[in-house]
Amino acid sequence: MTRARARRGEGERLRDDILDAAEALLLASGDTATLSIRAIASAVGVTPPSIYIHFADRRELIFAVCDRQWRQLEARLDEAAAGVADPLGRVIRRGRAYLEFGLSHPEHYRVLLMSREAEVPARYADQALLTQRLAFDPLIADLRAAMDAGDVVATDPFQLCVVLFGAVHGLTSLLVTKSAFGWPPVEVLFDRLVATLLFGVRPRDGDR
Amino acid sequence: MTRARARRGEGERLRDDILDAAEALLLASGDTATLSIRAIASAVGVTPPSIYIHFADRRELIFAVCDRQWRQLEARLDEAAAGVADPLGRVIRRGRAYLEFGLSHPEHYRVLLMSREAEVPARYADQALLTQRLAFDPLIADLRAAMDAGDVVATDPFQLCVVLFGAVHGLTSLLVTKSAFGWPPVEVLFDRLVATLLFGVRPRDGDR
DNA sequence: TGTACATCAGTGAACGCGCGTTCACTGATGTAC
DNA sequence: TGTACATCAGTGAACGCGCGTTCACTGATGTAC
Repeated sequence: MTRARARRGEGERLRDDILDAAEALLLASGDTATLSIRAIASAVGVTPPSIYIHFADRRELIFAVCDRQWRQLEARLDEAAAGVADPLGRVIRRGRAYLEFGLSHPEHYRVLLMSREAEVPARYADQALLTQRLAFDPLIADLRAAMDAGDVVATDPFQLCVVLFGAVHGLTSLLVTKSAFGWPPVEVLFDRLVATLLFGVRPRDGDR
Repeated sequence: MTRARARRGEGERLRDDILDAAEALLLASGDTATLSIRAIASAVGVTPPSIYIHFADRRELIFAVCDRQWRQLEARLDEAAAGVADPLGRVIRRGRAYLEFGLSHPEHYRVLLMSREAEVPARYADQALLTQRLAFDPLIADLRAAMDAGDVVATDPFQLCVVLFGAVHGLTSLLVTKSAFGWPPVEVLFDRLVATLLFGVRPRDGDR
């Protein structure tokens, strides 16, 4: 595949084409390892050295691909929460959106949340950025609001946020990495997870 | 490093030496990618082709390394549960042991629970084996017992098992993959997770 | 007790591969005069 | 309106690398007679 050379001043177009091709390859193969400079260049219809015009090295390229996905995830989470008045309801909506994103983008999920830190370029490992990407802040704000309203037991909202996020993440990553295992249906699992987190496994007064 | 050639009939010794060396490399580097046939052979003090006397190929070797770890994890979980009479108490003990194993063997954890299925040789992807390794069966038995005793709300024990396991796994894998993030202390997180799973985030009668 | 021989535990050299990256270059395109 | 020239968007060829794996082999060791 060859590609018409960009007009003068339009060199940046190649950058986007590279990202598109890399993303397509990632989704098709389901493996970051297949994202070689050569494979991407060939998919774009360009020679390998041209990649270096736009990206410092391979890692930067891969994470640029992922950055797009992070943004998409953020958007999904916000969409899911939009229009829901109840803070706790928003938290649950976000949880479900998160799970759905993981299941429909397993490879991106893997790169974003399961890749070793050494492979992550410094600027993507930034604490503030990760907080933003994981969407902790709106979660914490909602939890705090729910606590104020008496809908949620008062505790440290950040700690609770991590615990809740972790629970959803755990379910998501189990389903993603061991997808061939005979899990119960996703909706059933999610509903049970929500029920467990809301009410606990210990019987409540009047349960019996 | 060279190694004395094994006596006749003692060829199997090399197999263990290879596994030991591979495990050491894995723990040192923290990266399965560094586990090359050549690196392992050189660590053992032997030439690359000798590896093939004992392992069909690289993948088999890597998973043989991990199989050892699975067994170790199983043993840890059983140890943790041993001597605890209360079924629900055993479940919690297992959860904690699981978290501790993940934190102290992050690379093994990664290979065992976060590696893509395509990389897993068929006989390690076996459903029954995974069930056994994840120690679902004793967990389910304990949950059932706790339900019978009225300590846990009656539901499908397998589904609950997956949800609880997923929650612990999620926390573990977050701490493992994003270890540089400023998480609250592990013990605090684990205790809060247990409290949340036991009692839920919604206030109980008398909470206020 | 001696010796021929099968077997065992490896070795040495080479195969072909795809990779990331660099370097000097080319040819089209827009711009200044 | 014409032309010299700088710039831009790439190219082509090569670098050195480490890898998994195969193949024909070697030399020590135990065993049968």
